[in-house]
Amino acid sequence: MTQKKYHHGDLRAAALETGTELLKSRDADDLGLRELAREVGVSATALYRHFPDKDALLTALAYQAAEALGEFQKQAGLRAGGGNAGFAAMGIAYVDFAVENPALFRLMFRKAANIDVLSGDIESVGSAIRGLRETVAGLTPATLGDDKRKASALRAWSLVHGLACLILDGQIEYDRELIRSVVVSRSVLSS
Amino acid sequence: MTQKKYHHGDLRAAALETGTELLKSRDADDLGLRELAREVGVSATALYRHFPDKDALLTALAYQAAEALGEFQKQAGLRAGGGNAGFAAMGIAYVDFAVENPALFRLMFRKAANIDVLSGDIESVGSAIRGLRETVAGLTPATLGDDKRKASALRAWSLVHGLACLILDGQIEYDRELIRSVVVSRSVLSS
DNA sequence: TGTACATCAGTGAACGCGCGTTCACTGATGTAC
DNA sequence: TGTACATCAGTGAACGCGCGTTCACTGATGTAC
Repeated sequence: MTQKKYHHGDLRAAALETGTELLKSRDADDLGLRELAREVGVSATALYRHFPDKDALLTALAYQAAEALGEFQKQAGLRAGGGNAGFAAMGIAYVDFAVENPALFRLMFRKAANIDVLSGDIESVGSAIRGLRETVAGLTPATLGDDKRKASALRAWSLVHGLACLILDGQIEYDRELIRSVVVSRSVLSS
Repeated sequence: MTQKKYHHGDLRAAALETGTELLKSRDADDLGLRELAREVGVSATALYRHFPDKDALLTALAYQAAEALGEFQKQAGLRAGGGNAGFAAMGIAYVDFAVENPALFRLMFRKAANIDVLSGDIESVGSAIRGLRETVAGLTPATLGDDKRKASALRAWSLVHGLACLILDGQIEYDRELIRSVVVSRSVLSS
């Protein structure tokens, strides 16, 4: 990666941008605060003007990723025109996002507890992580009892999350058609 | 954790045992080779008589965990008496194992590539990771086409894997009944 | 039975490393009068 | 317009840390004759 020339501007934004970029090629565990600063073109200590510590920086990255995932899913759902097709598209988008941003996807869930603490309101992070949950719940047949709806929603989320994780860990190959056939099935909505 | 008194015996086995124990309370990333040696009661360098490097040690731990998961699942399946009930029991066992051994479960999949390389034969590690896959495939209705059977098997695996990961990341609470209701459903076997 | 030798699982000191974080600082920018 | 002062985003040096790994070594055990 080429050295960034940070001159004058929003260092916080630059750090998050560079961090996101670095996480395309390495796991979050292997990302150092000093390394990030070096890459941004700034002293390591400068980052402490914008983040209390490394953990806060990583959490901010995770937060940003969560929002991106939420937006990505939403767009996919809209593009597919809502309904069952939109629902399936959102599931596939979930997997696609994970495949394209493995380190961010993992980091997101590793820091999920922090994020929830940071953002009090429902709109912010929930939009990503809780988005699927709620969308799924909404699409679940209202004729079912509460327990069954809950199980149904959870099943859908687990399904795409499991697919994503297994692909990231190299357990299964990324095969868009296979994923589609797994996600698109009445079983997801049936009880 | 109390300091182990390693006197004379199989240091390799002692290291793996202690490592497994340490991983009950910390993630694999936070487990140092020196720390493990300290805990076993041996010099750090002694471990190099038994493992070429730290990665090999971790891979050995993962390998052992994979075997344990395989055995755990098998027992659960047998106890439930095979068939659909046994199938469900194996799924639940998969989640239970993950919940009880979070760090080992994660490590297993992080090192899965290494393991596959190490063990050429199908029986060893495949017994754990591929076990579910094959069992599921076996239980899948033979009347379906190959593609549908594949998707069905993958769906079952993704389901329990997703459940496990979401619970480990604190996204959903561990609720045995909820898990049962998610895992036990015709949808898993239907297309 | 005794001696010479090889083997090998262990030791402790030392290496270089990059890390997160703290510290006192500088120098540009804005503001009050 | 000019001067005095506060603010604050940045700097570079330094801290202590635990790490993985290498090295030359010791000392017990087993084996050959």
